[in-house]
Amino acid sequence: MTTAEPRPSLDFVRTAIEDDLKQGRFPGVVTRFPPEPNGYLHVGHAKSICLNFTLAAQYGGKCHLRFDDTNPTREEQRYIDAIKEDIRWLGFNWDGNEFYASDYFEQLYAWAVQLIDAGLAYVDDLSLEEIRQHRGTLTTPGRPSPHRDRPVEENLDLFRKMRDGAYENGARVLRAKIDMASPNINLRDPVMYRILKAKHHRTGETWSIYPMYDWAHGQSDALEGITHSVCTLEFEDHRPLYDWFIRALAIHHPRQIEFARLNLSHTVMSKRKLLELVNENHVAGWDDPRMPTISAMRRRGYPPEAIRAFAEGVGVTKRQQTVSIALLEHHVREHLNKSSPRVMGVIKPLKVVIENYPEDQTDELDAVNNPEDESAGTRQVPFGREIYIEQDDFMEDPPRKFFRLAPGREVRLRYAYLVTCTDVVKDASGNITELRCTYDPESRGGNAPDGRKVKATLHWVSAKHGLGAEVREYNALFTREDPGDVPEDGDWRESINPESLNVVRQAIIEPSVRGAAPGTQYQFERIGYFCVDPDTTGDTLIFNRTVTLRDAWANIKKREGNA
RNA sequence: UGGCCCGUGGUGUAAUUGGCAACACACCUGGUUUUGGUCCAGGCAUUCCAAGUUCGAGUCUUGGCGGGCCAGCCA
Repeated sequence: MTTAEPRPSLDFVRTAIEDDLKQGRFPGVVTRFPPEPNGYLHVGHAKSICLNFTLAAQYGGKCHLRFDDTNPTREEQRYIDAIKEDIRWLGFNWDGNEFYASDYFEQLYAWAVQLIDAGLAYVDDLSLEEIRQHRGTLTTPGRPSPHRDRPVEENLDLFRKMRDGAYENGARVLRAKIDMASPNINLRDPVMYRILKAKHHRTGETWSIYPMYDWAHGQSDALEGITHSVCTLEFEDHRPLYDWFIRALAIHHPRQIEFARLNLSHTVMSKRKLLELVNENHVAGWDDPRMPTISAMRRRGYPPEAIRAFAEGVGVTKRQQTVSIALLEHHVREHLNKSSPRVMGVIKPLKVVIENYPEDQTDELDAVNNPEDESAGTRQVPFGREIYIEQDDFMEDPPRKFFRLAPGREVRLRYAYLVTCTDVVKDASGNITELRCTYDPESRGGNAPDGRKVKATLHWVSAKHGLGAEVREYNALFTREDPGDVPEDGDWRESINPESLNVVRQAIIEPSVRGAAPGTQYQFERIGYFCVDPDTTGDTLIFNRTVTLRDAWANIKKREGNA
């Protein structure tokens, strides 16, 4: 039956594309992802990558990867390599459609000459400061440069010499001749070329002039036969210029469509700020798991599927959006819940001696590897007289809603036995150093023959068999939801979270994880998802906490605490 | 007395030609549970304001108000 299915609604970009296809404006769909290789990709880019690649796939077209490398002073090969790795890891493939704006420099130059010939561009000798002054302000029109009506021949000659390196940096520029009084500042004779005697990572020293973004981007789109040039909102004002250049050249005319960039709560997304975080050592590098970069998320253990689901989930609109980091974490948990094997690990160990358990005895207990995936099977976990449990799982004087271990109380050790706390051992200053318990030998596996119930099940690790590990617990990088929303003349850095990283060196994990390779993911039962960090060397495993499990008890504590 | 864009729960996204404001996250209740996880059930909005058109407005009109972007030889 093909009855009226509630058709999935189209976002405005897809609506525009389908409209174009229907009208016959374009025969198919070709999109592009155009990063500048001057930094690492972040989740905001992931949204754009997912959009452009899925758009192409959805409409049977293709998506190009094009490096917008028009500013040799900031771009580097290492960024190109990192960007490609990130896109591949996210799960997208540009099928050999890898392009560089720098490949079009010669064509761009020829087109610039064409515009000069047509009287639509001129060489300006004004200094940077003079150009700024002539540009006017947001509310007042600009004034024409004295060189605006230079003869075509002179422009041609000067432009040629600019290319030949006859002038110093900043001495002259090539400008489009449009309208110095336009209310859109981008149309007030925008600069097309500047003199930049710098070594380009691909073209070397063959050029001493480089095209500006506005002059390079649309033309690159046209050369590649892009149909839909999807970019972010801040380029909306540039669209009239994009269209002007294309029309002046009478070349293939892609449609530029602008959507709202992604903002994530409790982090920053601007390349400048991310660079500062790295350079000022607020984080350990671009792939520090606290960063919102793709490489950081990979290292932290976020599955690419989760990032893609998130990117699709936030939607495509024109309103400015700040998505809660909680939504990203939701997708991460959703994926990891199904894919991660369970294991027991104690982050902050508290020693427990089971007094009625034989000294040298060891039990091997059956444990389920993943309750969400039966095919994951089971494993054996060793148990002994001395074990560790989580410090947070014991309270000497528990509040009402705490139903874990406490003096005189019985709880279950997961997959093992029911134990009852009989004594609390403290050091000279009153800190709890050890718990004494008794176990019920009849409860092997976790159930008592008499059917009595306990309110809590705790994870644990055998003291004799457990593996020492370092655990890196990550929290939000910023305490403020929008770090950019700084009061007065404050510094955005002031809300950097001093507790964004907490390193625990004395964690103890069950022996089954021995030898796990970097990147291996686990769920530490009742705590969260963790993955082996590449810093791991030799015997000591280093784990990154990818994300915690949802924690109802934490919410209760927070509420009661505030009450 | 510049131009362009945008206003739907705490957050993000929906709502056929105007026709009962839907979904997800978060939060709250309760149920199941050998993870306080997962899962299941339920709760949580007079659509920025005002006036108008209409039997009927989140959708249309007008006027306000609020937010974002733009004055790089950055992208």
